[in-house]
Amino acid sequence: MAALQPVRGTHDLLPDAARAHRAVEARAFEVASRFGFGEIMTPIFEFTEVFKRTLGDTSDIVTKEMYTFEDRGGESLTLRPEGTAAIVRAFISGGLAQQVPVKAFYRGPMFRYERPQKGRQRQFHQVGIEILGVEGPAADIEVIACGAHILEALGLGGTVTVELNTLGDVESRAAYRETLVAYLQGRKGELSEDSLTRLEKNPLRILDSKDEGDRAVVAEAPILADSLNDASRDFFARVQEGLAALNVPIEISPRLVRGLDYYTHTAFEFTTTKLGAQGTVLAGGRYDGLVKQMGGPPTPGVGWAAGVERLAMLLADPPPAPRPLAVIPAGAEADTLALTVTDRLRRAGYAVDLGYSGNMGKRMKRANKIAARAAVILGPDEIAAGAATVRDLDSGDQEAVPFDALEGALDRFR
RNA sequence: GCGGGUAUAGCUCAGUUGGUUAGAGCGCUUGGUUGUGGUCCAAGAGGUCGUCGGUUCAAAUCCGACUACUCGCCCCA
Repeated sequence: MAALQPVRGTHDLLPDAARAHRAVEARAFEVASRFGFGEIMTPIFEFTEVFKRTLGDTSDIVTKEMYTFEDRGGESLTLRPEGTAAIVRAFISGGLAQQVPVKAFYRGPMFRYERPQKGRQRQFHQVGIEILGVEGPAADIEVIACGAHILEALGLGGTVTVELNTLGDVESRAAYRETLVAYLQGRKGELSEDSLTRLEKNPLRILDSKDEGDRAVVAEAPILADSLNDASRDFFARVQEGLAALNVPIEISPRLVRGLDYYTHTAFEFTTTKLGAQGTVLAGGRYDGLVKQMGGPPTPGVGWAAGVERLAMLLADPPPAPRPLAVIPAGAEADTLALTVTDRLRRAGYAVDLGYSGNMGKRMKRANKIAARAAVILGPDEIAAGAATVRDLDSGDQEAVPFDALEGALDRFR
């Protein structure tokens, strides 16, 4: 067991797991398509600068979690740690500013050098959506509603809570930050070590702290809502009204803040209690300054990303493998016939298994093991009669079906 | 990056105070059944006890380091 292991924090997806994984992606894309999102596929690596500029120099992702390397030309490249930066880069490189609003869906692997835990890997997969170029709250509403639909489609409707907050526009956020820092400076002595670092790097994060001492300090801290200007307050109210009209149940969570620097206004998180410390299953927000910050035309944006592995773990009933037909030759004379019958049925759209060896008993066992719906038995008797014996493997009933009528007669086993 | 726990067959797990050839269930292979699967019965294959080192007459068992997994922190999907 020791010798040949996958790289730490990476995992193989064997057929059952792969099917669950693909099911999550497929459901997500299907629902997003109904909302009008089109898929954008970007490379899994970018110039390191792309992530440094978008995520902010102080974020943990940039300072300690990126897989960064030099290629042979001496360029610094980085395996993408998240999806938004690449989508925004593609938006700028591809001149999509001419076509706003742009509604993008993406999926695929992301890479972060972290200590693995349940629901946290070094290579993991996300699906995500972004709307670029819409200033009003209609986009926030649509994006959150889409996330809720997807989780519903996955059968997770009842198990996930939607937490919502606003960070306000740039002005409000800056004002609050100042008020908060002033307050926290006064009670510095009571803060945890982690929070003292946060005070320098990302003071809003302290609101989110799990440390008991921090929580006591935070409980008496000034509230962000009080620092909102009228425009921000109005924006937030309209987001809430829209979601209420759509019956998306939300919890206002005044201490919800997002880690990455580029967020403004709406912030949200879909969480479950079933995954331990990694309960966030889908999260995002609005990032009005990002496109401009990356060198594109000023363009507002809003979106989210969801963790495919986390969602797959929650799937109540993982998708079953498809049930095939089993073609079973009895005796060597039937081999060629079995081959051609199998081929015909496959061309007609059936999933068909034709074993490679073994007598009839063994082949029946295999048919049973792969959960075949029916066995199509071909032997000397069948060849003589010009009709296959078709056995329903659930009921055990058998009937004779003329060779040339097989395609139509097997429809109920499809 | 920090702190705790765990590591025995493909999987889930037993294994006494250190003692001879390390077990069970499931799964797998074969046979009972050379034209009929599931159930049942029987037999069989499969283990350098995570790796390396130490203590001991003797280590799966005690000690150390490493590796992986896992829980929490940080951070985040």
